Amino acid sequence: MIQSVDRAIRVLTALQGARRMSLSELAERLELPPPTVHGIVRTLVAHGMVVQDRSSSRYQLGPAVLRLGNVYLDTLELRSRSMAWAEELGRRTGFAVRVGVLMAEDVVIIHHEPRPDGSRQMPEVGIVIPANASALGKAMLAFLPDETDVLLAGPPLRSMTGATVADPDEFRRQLADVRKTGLAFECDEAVLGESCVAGAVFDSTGLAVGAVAVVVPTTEWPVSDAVTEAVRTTARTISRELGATRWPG
Amino acid sequence: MIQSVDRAIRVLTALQGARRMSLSELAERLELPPPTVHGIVRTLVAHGMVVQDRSSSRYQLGPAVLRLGNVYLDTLELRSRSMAWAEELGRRTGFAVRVGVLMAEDVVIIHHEPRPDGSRQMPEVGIVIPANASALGKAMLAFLPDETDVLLAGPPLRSMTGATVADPDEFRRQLADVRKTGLAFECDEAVLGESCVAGAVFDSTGLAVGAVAVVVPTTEWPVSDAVTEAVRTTARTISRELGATRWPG
DNA sequence: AATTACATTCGGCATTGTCGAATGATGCTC
DNA sequence: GAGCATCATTCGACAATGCCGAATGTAATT
Repeated sequence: MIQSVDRAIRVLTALQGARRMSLSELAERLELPPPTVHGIVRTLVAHGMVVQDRSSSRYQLGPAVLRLGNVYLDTLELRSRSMAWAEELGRRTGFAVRVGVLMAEDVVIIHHEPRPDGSRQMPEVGIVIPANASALGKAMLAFLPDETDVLLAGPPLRSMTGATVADPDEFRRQLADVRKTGLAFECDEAVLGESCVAGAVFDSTGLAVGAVAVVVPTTEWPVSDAVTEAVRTTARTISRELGATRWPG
Repeated sequence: MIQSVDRAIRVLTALQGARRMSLSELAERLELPPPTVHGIVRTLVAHGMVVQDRSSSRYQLGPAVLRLGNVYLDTLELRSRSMAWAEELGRRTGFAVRVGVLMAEDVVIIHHEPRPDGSRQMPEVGIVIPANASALGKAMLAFLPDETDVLLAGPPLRSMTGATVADPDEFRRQLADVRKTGLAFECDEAVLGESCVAGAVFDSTGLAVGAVAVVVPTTEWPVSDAVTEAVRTTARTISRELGATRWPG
């Protein structure tokens, strides 16, 4: 691990959390002397990854990271293969649809199909949800190859709401269910009033590369069998497009 | 400029251009020995900025860059202030609306309001357009503080279509017009069949921090005075929200 | 005007990253 | 299926590089 590169990324991550930071705040956060941080930030600024507000002289993320994010989306085969099916899933069920991938212990949303009722909704692409508190996350965690309860090995499960599963044994049982059916559920665990049904998506190597979910207001929970069936069908179809030969169940 | 950080960003930039690259391709592109690149890439992978495809062992951008991009958007005051007004501009004119910021010699789109005719359109947030070939770019370049024809100092203007302004003198004249009126125009210069009217957006320090534009099919070009007026009003309104005290004209 | 807080520059020291050479992994050819 | 070729990855010695204490510049505050 190259020290300065690692530090540079930690600068970006810090700015990700705090939006705008002065040099000394950054230095304190990273536990490094200000001149050291300054050198790193200088380099990031030169490439547009970070910009410095002229009036306050504080730093924040720059437009270059947006361009990177956009290219990432274009690169993802999962995304391009999902889009049409996600739209259909939304139309058939009447719910918003999310597609996500796993990043360490979180899920990153790579596609978002708004509810087809015409209501104005924020795009959710790029947002991050703790994997343990989301159906999308559970769907992928259940199929991690390295028999992973990495999550369970580390610090206790992050709790988002009162409904977040906190007990490791309960969590393991849920994952076992997911492995059987291919479907994962979440009710109020990440956001109150929001529940999801998710299906894992596999690629040709048989790994879970992503997951697709419908987002359901908890007032309409539990959903009909038709909806869970639609999620299952969508997840299986996308998997097949990616070259997967098998799907659970 | 810290060497290894600079190199890491150049790795990301290379992956941005080529989507997927093997280590040796990367090394050749950066003109560095493979082990050097490997160390950098290793660090990027550890943070999810880059992922390695298991089957082909090639590298591509990772989900962490998407999250960064999303946070950047959230941070931007310009974006949050623009959204409502961009929507109104779209409704009133019937055209798609873009909001962009300057990044070196390019414009990065930070907000995109689709044409309100209900047709399905790709989101354009994060895409990059050469500043010299776009109305958005001209609107901002005209007000760069350091009397900048940085663009004109460097290599010749990048040409996107036959209509791209290539002559430096002509370009300077256009910028002078923009300084007078606050509005910039573009007809087929970036993409054939696509024309734009853009207005610069200023912040409280009087600097052009962005620009807003309507995107018009060239078949409907030139647009009516009502449309250019609407763009001007929108740009001025957003500027005022950002604390600007004056606007050209 | 004086003071404080902060960003930024400078330069010597030693830590750090660099890159040639060696090893391991994978896929291709005969 | 053995041998070969290509590419990713590891290792380690050297010295170039980046690190950070001290000094300076800058801007806001009293």
